[in-house]
Amino acid sequence: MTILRSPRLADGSARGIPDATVARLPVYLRALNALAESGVLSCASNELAEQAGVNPAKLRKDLSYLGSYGTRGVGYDVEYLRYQIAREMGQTQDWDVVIVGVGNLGSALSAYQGFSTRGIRVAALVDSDPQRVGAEVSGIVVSPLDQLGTIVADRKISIGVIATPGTAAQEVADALVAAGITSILNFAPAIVQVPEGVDVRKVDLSIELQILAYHEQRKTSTTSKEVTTA
Amino acid sequence: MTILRSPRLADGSARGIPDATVARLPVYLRALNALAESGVLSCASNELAEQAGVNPAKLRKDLSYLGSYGTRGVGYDVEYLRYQIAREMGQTQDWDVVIVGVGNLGSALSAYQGFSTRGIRVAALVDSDPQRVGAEVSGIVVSPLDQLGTIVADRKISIGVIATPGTAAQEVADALVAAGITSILNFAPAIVQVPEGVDVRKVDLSIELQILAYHEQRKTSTTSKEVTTA
DNA sequence: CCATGTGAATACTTTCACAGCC
DNA sequence: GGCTGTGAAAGTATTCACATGG
Repeated sequence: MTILRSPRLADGSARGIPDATVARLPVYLRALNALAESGVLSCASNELAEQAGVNPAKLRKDLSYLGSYGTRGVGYDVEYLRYQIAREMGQTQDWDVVIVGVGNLGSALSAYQGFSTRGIRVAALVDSDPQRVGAEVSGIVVSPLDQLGTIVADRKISIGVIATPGTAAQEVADALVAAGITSILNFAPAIVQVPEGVDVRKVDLSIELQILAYHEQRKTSTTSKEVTTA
Repeated sequence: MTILRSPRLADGSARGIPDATVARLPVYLRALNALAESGVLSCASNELAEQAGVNPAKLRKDLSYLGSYGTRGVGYDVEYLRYQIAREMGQTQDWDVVIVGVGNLGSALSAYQGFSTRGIRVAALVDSDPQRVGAEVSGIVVSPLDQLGTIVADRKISIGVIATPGTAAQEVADALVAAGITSILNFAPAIVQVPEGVDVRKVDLSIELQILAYHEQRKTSTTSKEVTTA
């Protein structure tokens, strides 16, 4: 019987890290970078967990999926752990992304300062609007949508960002997939269908606020219903 | 013993919806709105689930936390279900938000078209930079940070958005809390500490891309390691 | 009949608590 | 002594599969 599951392989190597852990590793990385900049050489799980906003046990469990990079009774070497996580996350190389849609959000993303230090490089901007094509945004010339295939192939881009209105999202996703993109970050307020093997993550600005509004409503109205058991 | 837990109360009423469900209700709402606009009056869980990008069982389980709003053998009345979810999410009223930080991202957010139809209204813009104060962005005059308390109180704002650089995030969070804000959406690449009772959600653009890069790396390198059991 | 609503089963995540090692 | 690494326990979330009722 042949399986290709994830958590921990027969040879003992730490393959297949749980999704929840993968989502937190970049947070740890950021915290470690901050510590390194402050000149801190070593830290305990408590301190790092505090910086990252998680509880220490969770941090240690997360790190344990990568290997044993700490020292018992001491803690973690900041620089060493930083490197190990960066390597696991594929951050030893830079990742080029193409942003489709150069409206307010697309422009803001292309100007975003936070990417470069996280191994992300905005390599190309694309828009379907002829009015925007040829314009320079954050030092990058906007290309027409029909050149997506060429751009992706030439620059070996594997990650695409959808920053269009919701109505265009599926069409853009199809174009990205056709161009050979296998990972998509979707900011458009729409669910896109993609073939097997293509990853999609969704960031929905309205939804985040709606979730907060829900909790806000519960705070103010019911002011936490109390129940007395037995 | 007094508890104030969430999932299902002693009286049987459906209070305390699981977090994962709350996060999906806005997606269902959007799908229902789209169906309603297309003139669809009724739909089965299969169709709605497809629109929302989830599996039908999950959809039905999610809806079951709100009550029994479907009809066996038939499906759901689009308009009725839409209203029930909207009510549960607190979307019968509009929620005013204040955005702190009117850089690229803050400007993009204030111009975002998707909010108004989701019960979200950008009611105020605030920035600490005197250069930006007084400027008009998306029809709203930018106020100085020290007026936050007045603005929040006057307009009864309960949700704040942090769209500043990471270095300012904690300071802004403190100011929001001091002003009486109890729900924060944090776009800054930093973890902010807030007192008990204040909700924080975090959207981190770099992290989303880093997660995609991780999966991308795994696709191209190992191309799914196989293990043969027994 | 047919699709909902839901217990029960499974899978995943978090937390606890302590053995193991420096 | 102190902090990591980790089994085991507890808590959530997802999926299955079918009884239920329009």
